[in-house]
Amino acid sequence: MLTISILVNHPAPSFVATENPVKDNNDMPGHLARRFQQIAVAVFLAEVGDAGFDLTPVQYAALATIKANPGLDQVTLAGLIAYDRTTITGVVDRLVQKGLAERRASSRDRRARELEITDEGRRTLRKITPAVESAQRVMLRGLSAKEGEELMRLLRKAIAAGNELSRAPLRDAQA
Amino acid sequence: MLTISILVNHPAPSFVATENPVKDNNDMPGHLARRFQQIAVAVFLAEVGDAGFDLTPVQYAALATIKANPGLDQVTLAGLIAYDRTTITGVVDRLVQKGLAERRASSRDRRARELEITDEGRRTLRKITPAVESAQRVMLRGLSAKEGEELMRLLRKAIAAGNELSRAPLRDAQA
DNA sequence: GGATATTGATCAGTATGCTGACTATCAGTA
DNA sequence: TACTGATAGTCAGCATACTGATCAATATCC
Repeated sequence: MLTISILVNHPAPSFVATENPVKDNNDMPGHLARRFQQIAVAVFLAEVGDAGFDLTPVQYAALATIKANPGLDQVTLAGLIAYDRTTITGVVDRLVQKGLAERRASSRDRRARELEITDEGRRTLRKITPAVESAQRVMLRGLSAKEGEELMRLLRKAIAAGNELSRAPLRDAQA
Repeated sequence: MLTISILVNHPAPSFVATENPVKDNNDMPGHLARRFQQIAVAVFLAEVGDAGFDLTPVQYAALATIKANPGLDQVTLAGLIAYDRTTITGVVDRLVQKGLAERRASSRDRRARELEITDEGRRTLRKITPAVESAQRVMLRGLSAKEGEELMRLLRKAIAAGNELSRAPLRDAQA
């Protein structure tokens, strides 16, 4: 009786399981990694967008790394931020297209391209920094300062141990 | 003198910055999130692939959730695992194409599709579970059991606080 | 009961990420 | 020096993710 009346008023949560036959998502580090990343990207884009800029987290990291290492080639850039080398092509394409970076043929190695930040890129980086830093705070807003530090420490440790497990491990600039 | 000889013997790390003008990547939770996610996906695919299956983390989570909630619609599925509703279309497409799930028109709401796992899907889930669990261990292999627990706790806490900040927040099955 | 708002699903377009292949070039060696 | 292997960059193809739009169907409100 009661059940029937509930079904009429709140049409059928009948498919909702009360128990999970598999481990709960919240106990799976892989799922938590995906969720946190998803939120981190959304927060970054929102903060940076609010500041009036159109730059993705990936493009930001690439641009900042080009600025810090003028003249580096694309493989080195990829290694410094752990991007796949096939991904970096498109990212640099877009930075160049936006006028934030330049891609020149290398004089030392005709296979390689030397990357350089433009004045416009430098200006953008400078003006965007507060939004980027704000984003980092927002994505940790549920944690105390101490917890945020601990989260970063554990992530760093797990990442270091797993560095070689992805196709695009972090690499030093120097071989 | 020493500097010069080093430069001669190890040709030109000239573009490598000694100091970073921006915050180091390793202090950016967004960067760490991306790296950890990258490793987590690679580990999942490797473990599951070694076990002889061709299923992505996303497809696995969707399939497990369909099994746990037979007959659910795509929006509910998306909410339960925090996927964007435009993403779920393609994911379900591939599960259906692989014969692991079925998509039927709903009788209660002609806009909606009811999702069901197939016997093949059930078999796959059962056989794949050890590899999935192994993957979760591997991606935390740099951490002690206690540290792994703490990492998950902090991720859960940060995610809960940021849930509404992404386009695809986690939702209960029941509105 | 009819206008209005909302919702489920899909689509086009863009941006990561990856696999695997390919070209051009470079480096080391027999 | 010719051969071999490695390397820098790119491409095609596939799978997430997202923005913003559209269509059909349902809910809601007056």
